[in-house]
Amino acid sequence: MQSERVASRSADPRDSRDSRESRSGTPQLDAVSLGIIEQLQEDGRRPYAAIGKAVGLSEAAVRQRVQKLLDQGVMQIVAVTDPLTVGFRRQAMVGINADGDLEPVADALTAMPEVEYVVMTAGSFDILAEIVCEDDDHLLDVINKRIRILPGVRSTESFVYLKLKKQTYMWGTR
Amino acid sequence: MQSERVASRSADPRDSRDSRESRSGTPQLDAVSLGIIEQLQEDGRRPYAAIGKAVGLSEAAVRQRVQKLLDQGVMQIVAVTDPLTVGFRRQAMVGINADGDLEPVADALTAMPEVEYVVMTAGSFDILAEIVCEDDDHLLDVINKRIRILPGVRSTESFVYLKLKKQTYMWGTR
DNA sequence: CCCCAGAGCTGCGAAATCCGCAGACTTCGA
DNA sequence: TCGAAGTCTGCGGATTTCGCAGCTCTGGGG
Repeated sequence: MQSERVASRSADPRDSRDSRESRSGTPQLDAVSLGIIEQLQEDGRRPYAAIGKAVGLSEAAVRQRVQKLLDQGVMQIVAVTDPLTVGFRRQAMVGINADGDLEPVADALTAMPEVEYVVMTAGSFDILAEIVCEDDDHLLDVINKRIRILPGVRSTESFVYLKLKKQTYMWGTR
Repeated sequence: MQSERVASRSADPRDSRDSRESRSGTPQLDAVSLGIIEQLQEDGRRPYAAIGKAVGLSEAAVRQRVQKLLDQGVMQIVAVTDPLTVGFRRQAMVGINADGDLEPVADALTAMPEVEYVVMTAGSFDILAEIVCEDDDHLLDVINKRIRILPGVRSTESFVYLKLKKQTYMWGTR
């Protein structure tokens, strides 16, 4: 990868090659793949031909790229909902502090179905985890009986959701 | 094949009517619609016929239900990615405390493109906001020049993301 | 009690989309 | 220089989507 030069001009597919790997192992995306992702962020069911027209590629090429992005795990095409409308009445963000290696704690959280989101952070919490539950009892149970007893966990602080104001999936679309 | 009568026991569409409204104005979902959502949470591009086979409905009926769910805003079908792989290198959760009515603050946050997620909470923060930025400068700018100057905002605390461990969209699928 | 309007489902052709594949081009390294 | 790998395009055939007409059930008026 001697010539870095991501997008020398704009949308010529030949200019912007895909599939180089950064040192973290995550694939480097070119402008065209980014464009495809943007299209699918607006509408996950948009036909390949329409996407192709938007990014300047044939239908088949778009299809191949999308399949590759899905296989690589770069993106996923899914239905998302407001949990409240599908019967989950209690949500909370939980800040966690722990001793020693955080990875096992994070992994344990990741394994819990009620945990929707796990991120390791810098700041006064080591880990933030978002929890989706059916009711208060369920939430209490998860926090007290499943999270606080994890080895290494020193303390937790909960932020119960009162109102979800915004939830977007428009990364790269601005 | 007129005597299809797929599953007379549990999944008969007539048993579980849709479109009742709870007092909050959010539509009440029945078991069949929930099933459709689950199918689309596994694969947002799954064909209507396959979904129909899974939930016991014709292709056309699934199509109508999906369209209605989208129109009502109950769900959206979109591509989701890890922001890090699409060029946003800095993310943070910001806890905010404010005086007086929180709605205007939340609305102002909602209007910012860098803000991905806004939720009003109970606990030691009034509002949690997730921010997606391209780099540290950008992040600093958003927090200091755009958030902290909002009228009413008393203090903020930032949690810079080090590693995203989990991110699912499987509500209702467990 | 009858009738009508509304909601939802089914079935069915026509149109559009998806899919697999072969051929061509480019890059990269032996 | 040649071959392997990676992509793109174009093209039929298989699938899927789409729009519509018809049917059933429900819930009011009159």
